[in-house]
Amino acid sequence: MMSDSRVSSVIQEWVSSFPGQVHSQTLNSVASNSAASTNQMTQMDMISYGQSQGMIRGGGDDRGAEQMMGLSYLPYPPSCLGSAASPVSTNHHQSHASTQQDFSPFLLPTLRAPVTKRSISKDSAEYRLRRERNNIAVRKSRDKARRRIVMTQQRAGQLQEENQKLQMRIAQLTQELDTLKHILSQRHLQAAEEGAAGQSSI
Amino acid sequence: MMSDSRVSSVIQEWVSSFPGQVHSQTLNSVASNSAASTNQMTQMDMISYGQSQGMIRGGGDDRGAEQMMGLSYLPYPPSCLGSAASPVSTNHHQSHASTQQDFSPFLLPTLRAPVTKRSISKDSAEYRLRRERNNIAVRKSRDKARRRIVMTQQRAGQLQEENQKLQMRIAQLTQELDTLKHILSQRHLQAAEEGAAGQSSI
DNA sequence: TGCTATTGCGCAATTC
DNA sequence: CGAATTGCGCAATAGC
Repeated sequence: MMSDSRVSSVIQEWVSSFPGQVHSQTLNSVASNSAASTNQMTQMDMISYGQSQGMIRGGGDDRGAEQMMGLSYLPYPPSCLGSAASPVSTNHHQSHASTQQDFSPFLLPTLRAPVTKRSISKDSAEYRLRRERNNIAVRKSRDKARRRIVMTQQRAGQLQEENQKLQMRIAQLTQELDTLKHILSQRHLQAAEEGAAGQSSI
Repeated sequence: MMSDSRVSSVIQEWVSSFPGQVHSQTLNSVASNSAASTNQMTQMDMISYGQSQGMIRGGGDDRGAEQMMGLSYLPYPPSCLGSAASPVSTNHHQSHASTQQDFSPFLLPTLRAPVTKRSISKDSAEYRLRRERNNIAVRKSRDKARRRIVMTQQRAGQLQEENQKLQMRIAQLTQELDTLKHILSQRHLQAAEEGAAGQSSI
């Protein structure tokens, strides 16, 4: 009884901490990657690639390319699986590639067209404002995720604990039941004997 | 019985997927942040700040400073809490920072001393090799973490399911027990009556 | 339409 | 030394 209320409060929190959940994780990686292959190029064209300092950061820009390939999130894309096949998803890091670069035909359409589409200029105060806001949101979101994980673990732990108690209770009840059944069967025998005795005495 | 074996197999996996676990998450953020404040400076000195293309990426380098402050992982460090205090964690991106920046006294000691401690040259093939390896490790690790989370959720779900079954079993046993008790009490009464009848008839 | 929330990713620091 | 973890910022995008 006590433990019930204790557990339920935590579970309450736990339950409330899963809003949409399912759709993003799994579906995203697939859906958005197939969808991205159509849109991304335009996105790519209109962002960066012709920035003030040109090719700032090795991380961001090329990752766009990776992601576009739709294979980037495989656990061990390139060097881990030996050196066989899969020319895909290995073409990140133009920074390093500045020396030897493979302009895969997939990337070409995005690499040209340095259209002055007014990229959001990474020096722009507005850009920094957005970034900072997003960084805050990211921290918040991750914090939330961490708390969620902890709560799930707690929930699991408590459920396990509760489970053991329930199992013990079941064992107890079963035992009790056996005892009563035994007693009852004794009564039955007793009654039968008495009945028999009574009949024979008549 | 069936469900037991089914559950336990999953739980097996689940259990085995938590190696050290606790120490890293919570303790790290504290321990390493306090520890970092001593070491980080040297680290900072020996990395970047004067790279070939000067300040490539806004992300990596300055973040060192943030982290050093030991406050970066607070959910809402700067702008979120109004505009009061906490000059921390907003001072990344020297590029933009060139305009308005508060060089908090905490940061000064790290900002100076641009000693030429032989940074590992981001163009170095060895650097790229290291990075690529680490990136692979990171993907692997995160994949693992994701799987771990899923398993914890499954474990919790199955435990809950099992819990309900156990509770129902308990209800059933209790019911059964009550029935037997009732029967027994009836027998008792019956026996008592019979006994009384017997005595009175003598 | 614009902003926040999520998510995958790479980087660097640290741990193991 | 090298792999594993972890916090963080970036960019894409889902969601409202």
